[in-house]
Amino acid sequence: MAVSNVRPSAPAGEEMCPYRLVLEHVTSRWGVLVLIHLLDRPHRFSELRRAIGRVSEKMLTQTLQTLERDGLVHRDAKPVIPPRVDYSLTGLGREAAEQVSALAGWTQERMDQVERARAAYDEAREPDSRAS
Amino acid sequence: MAVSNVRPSAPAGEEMCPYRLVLEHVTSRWGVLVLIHLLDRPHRFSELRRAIGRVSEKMLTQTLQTLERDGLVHRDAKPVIPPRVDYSLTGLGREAAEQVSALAGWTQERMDQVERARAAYDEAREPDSRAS
DNA sequence: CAGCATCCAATTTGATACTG
DNA sequence: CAGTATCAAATTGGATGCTG
Repeated sequence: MAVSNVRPSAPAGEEMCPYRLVLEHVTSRWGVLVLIHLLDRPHRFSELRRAIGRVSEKMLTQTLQTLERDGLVHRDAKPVIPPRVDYSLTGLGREAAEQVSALAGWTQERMDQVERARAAYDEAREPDSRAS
Repeated sequence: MAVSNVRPSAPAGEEMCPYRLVLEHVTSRWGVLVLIHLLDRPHRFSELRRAIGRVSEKMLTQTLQTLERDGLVHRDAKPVIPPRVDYSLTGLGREAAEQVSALAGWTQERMDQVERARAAYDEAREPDSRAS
């Protein structure tokens, strides 16, 4: 039944540059997080789940499958009982993950600038302060 | 009424590292495209709409407002009739846009690798070919 | 433990109509 | 043209229950 998109609203039936699709997989909410965590080290399914926090297993599975299909993530299922599956980055995936990780890092570094901007933005339209 | 999230499912009420939120704005479907196009040059509202293609004006507006609030996009509304509004990147926005753009570029360059990976992935589970 | 399938609620998205 | 408000449709996301 072919898992396909990780992020919403692919207007079903509409065409779209294929690269935008991959970009969306990579930048998808969970895709970003998965890549970042795998950049650190390989993770088992449940490790990833815990590391990311608040991901339904459904979404994590879907994200992993999409990234695997795109050749960014490697899935290593050991035929043991109980099952053990390790996920890691492929060479391609590492390249993507590094960029995504850099972007995430940048975001964290700039957070205070962003918050200042927000404060200014919000204040500018809530003419509710300066009484009298 | 406070415009806030550009990408779905912020489980309403649940807390989340603030930086992840900004990251999501930046990597959101339309956020990515807006940043990339503005990196090229400032655009008017409708120019952006056409440049991106298939964006409802509602989504574009929302995305722009979110990015503006985060201090990434600058909105310059000229008080003329008919209205003319130019959107451009702020210094902060340019930094973000450059990284996003790099990621997009990378994606395009690697598309064939991705497609090969997909082909392999798909073939591996559609034991429907090799008849005999 | 991993992960698939289904049902269902919560959200997002896009069309449309309307204002300045 | 730019932007807002509203409404219906389409998707996501998550909870469950069930395999191996």
